[in-house]
Amino acid sequence: MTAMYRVVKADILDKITQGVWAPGSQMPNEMRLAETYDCARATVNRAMRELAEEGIIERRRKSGTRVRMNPVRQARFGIPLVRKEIEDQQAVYGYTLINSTIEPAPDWLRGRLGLAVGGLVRHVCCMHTADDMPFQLEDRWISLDALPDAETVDFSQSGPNEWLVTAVPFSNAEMSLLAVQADAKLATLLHCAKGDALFQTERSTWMDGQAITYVRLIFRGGHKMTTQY
Amino acid sequence: MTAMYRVVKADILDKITQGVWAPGSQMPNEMRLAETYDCARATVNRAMRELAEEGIIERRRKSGTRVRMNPVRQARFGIPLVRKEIEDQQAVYGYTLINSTIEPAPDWLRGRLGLAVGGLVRHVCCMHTADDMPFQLEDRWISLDALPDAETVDFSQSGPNEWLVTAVPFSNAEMSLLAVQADAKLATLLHCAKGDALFQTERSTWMDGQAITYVRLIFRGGHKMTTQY
DNA sequence: CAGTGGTCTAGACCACTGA
DNA sequence: CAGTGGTCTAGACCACTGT
Repeated sequence: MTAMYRVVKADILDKITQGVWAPGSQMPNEMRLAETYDCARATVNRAMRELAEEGIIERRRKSGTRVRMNPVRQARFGIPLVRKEIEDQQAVYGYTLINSTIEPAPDWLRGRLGLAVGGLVRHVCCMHTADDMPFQLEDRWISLDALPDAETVDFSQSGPNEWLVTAVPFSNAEMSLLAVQADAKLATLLHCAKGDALFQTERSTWMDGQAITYVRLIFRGGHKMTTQY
Repeated sequence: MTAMYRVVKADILDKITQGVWAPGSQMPNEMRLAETYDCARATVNRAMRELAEEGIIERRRKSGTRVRMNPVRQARFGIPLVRKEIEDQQAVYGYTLINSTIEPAPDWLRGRLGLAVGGLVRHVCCMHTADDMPFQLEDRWISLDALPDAETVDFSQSGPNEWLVTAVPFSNAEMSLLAVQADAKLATLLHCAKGDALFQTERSTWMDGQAITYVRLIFRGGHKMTTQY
């Protein structure tokens, strides 16, 4: 009932953690392991492929498979829609539009996204609340070159986030996480003290190499982003 | 030369982004797609399986495969060793031990890690520098119940990080990212102003359900953690 | 019950790469 | 050149689950 490739994978991982196959050492090849576990090579292959993807082992043709010296540690973070994140906390989601303008892309934004000179962007600033308390401030710029429709969308009732996921369901992005200090304006908007440390994410998004949007999400004080791996 | 399953995967993704298969809609089953692409079902299966892992589609037996309504966005962050992170920036890595003690685990730590009452921990505080400038402050607690060897290891020349990766090569962890305000002590250690917003990570690590270590990493001002996805 | 994905197999050919 | 992993196939059985 437990899939064979899982058994093989678990046993290999076990041999590694128990030190039977030390970091840097060579492991048996697929054919030999298939004999050991009395299964097809494809089954061993799947187990090993997954371990390689997870950064535990390193595979090369001809030279074979080795246990990684410094296992590549990586963590996956889910990127939820704010609405969902808030509702998952059993809180009531709320939305307020603060500001919306059409303007030429400022230089710093053109640099980040690689926009053409004179390109127009829709700049939207809005607040997402949880139980009527500020939760996340969204400061977003959308390229009208890439998404002309964005010029006329109504963001007074729901955020650009929700519109974008339907308009541009799939894209590539670069995300940064950092800490910022609350200035007077942020302190007022997020109901915190001036100077408080706030968690911020920045994200630039492209589709087919064309810049779509840049967004800053600033969370209320004390926010943590958590994951397990 | 390009693997067939990659071609299939790319084409399916294309059909989704182009709207041929809209979010929420049903996709053809594996057999049908195998005929379409004139390949084996296993090949289609691999393409679809990867798309499912990436959160693009959703698969269920009997009811088939659908495009996800709200594609699960997720980002992977690599977790490098500090030394490597600094050297990758062409800077010279340096290490200084600030403090090291053996003490009973404080209550908050016992709570986080689920340690037994009276359990001893090794508490190490140290600084990682880049070109002799503070880069990352490491505040770490290691459970001596889990790792008795940690009591006598010499951390004056290299950090607990480097020792742990060899002593406990594989483990599970929970990581949080947040922003903290520099107090007087942090300001001195990290050469920043009191009140500055600093980026901090917290990580609890277990192996076979047994708590190993808890660590806080506080970065110098302006640090960003970046990834692409 | 029946349709769909999940897994496995035995065998094959190929691409890459170290010796 | 030869060994190893990468991929593919045709077919099979099975587990799950909607109807």
